[in-house]
Amino acid sequence: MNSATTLPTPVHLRPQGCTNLKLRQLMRRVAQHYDAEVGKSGLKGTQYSLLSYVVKFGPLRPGDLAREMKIDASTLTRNLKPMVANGWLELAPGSDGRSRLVSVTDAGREKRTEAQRRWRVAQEGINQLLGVERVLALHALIDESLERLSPLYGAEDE
Amino acid sequence: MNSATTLPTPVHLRPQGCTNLKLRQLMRRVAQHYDAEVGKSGLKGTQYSLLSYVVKFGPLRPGDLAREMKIDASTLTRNLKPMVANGWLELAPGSDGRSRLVSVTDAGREKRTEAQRRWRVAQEGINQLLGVERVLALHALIDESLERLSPLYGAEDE
DNA sequence: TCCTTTTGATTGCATATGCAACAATTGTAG
DNA sequence: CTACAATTGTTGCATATGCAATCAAAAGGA
Repeated sequence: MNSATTLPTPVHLRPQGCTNLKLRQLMRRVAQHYDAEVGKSGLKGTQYSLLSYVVKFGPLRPGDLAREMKIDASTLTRNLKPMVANGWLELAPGSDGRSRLVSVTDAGREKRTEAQRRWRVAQEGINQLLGVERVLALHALIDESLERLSPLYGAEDE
Repeated sequence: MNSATTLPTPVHLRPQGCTNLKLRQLMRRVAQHYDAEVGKSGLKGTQYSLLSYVVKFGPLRPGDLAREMKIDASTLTRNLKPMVANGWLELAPGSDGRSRLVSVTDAGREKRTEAQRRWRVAQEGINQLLGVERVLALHALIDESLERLSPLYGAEDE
């Protein structure tokens, strides 16, 4: 019989280190890798993602885009600025008096195609460096984790 | 015989989606989770990490700290500011005329202890939400990935 | 219709992030 | 000893990030 009513978690089942820290560190390194390649097109990795979302889902409202991208609406508002300033995205008045519509311009579509080539190189570089199986496992794990965390922050369905 | 000299990669071995994007999305969600809890102590998750590093390795030079944390030296310079302003860290002149020494103050040590309790809650929350096995697998994957990416950016040894 | 609530987006504030350029210092070859 | 190189931090610049507060417009209810 144990002195406690609950057994202590076995050591091998207790995660060491901080998930937050580890994720940040890896994210930074990975971002650097992508930026080095995608940057040649004049886009940051984050901007390439944003552009891709609009190409894929646009035209759509900022709020919906933010939810899709899993970023705060206020973050999106700001991230749109350089994209609009560079003529890659457009912000038009929406059907509603309050809402707007984000859409990609022709220049944006072109830029995206160019950047996509760079992205592919970067992605293949990652596949090479980490090994395809590892990348696949990582993606799967991230997807599963996102599913389990998303409901907490207003992402009702998708 | 094939028309090409190299066989195309089988579909099931070709990672779908962007590792960079996925990592960023998960990182943001996870950061929110930690910030919600650790924030109660007045520290951001990132600041808690920084403080922890100095407690563990300090006093040490900014450059060494940055390398250890895998962040850019210039980022560290700025991240130190609020920590010093709040009296949790100190920046003293180093042995060398150019270098400095980062060390934790008594208040910093206290704050760290307090924040550590919050951190533990947050980490256990993650373990619960994702499942311990998943967290363990994620940590392992991240560690392996960092090892394979780190040599590229001047992290000679550790 | 008037009042209240809800919705959609932006702004203020603070921090995080990295590259390139710079400044200050130290080390070194001649 | 001196001109040049390497080391160590910091600033300029641009972007990324989210929370709380705010503003504007639409929707709902009495």
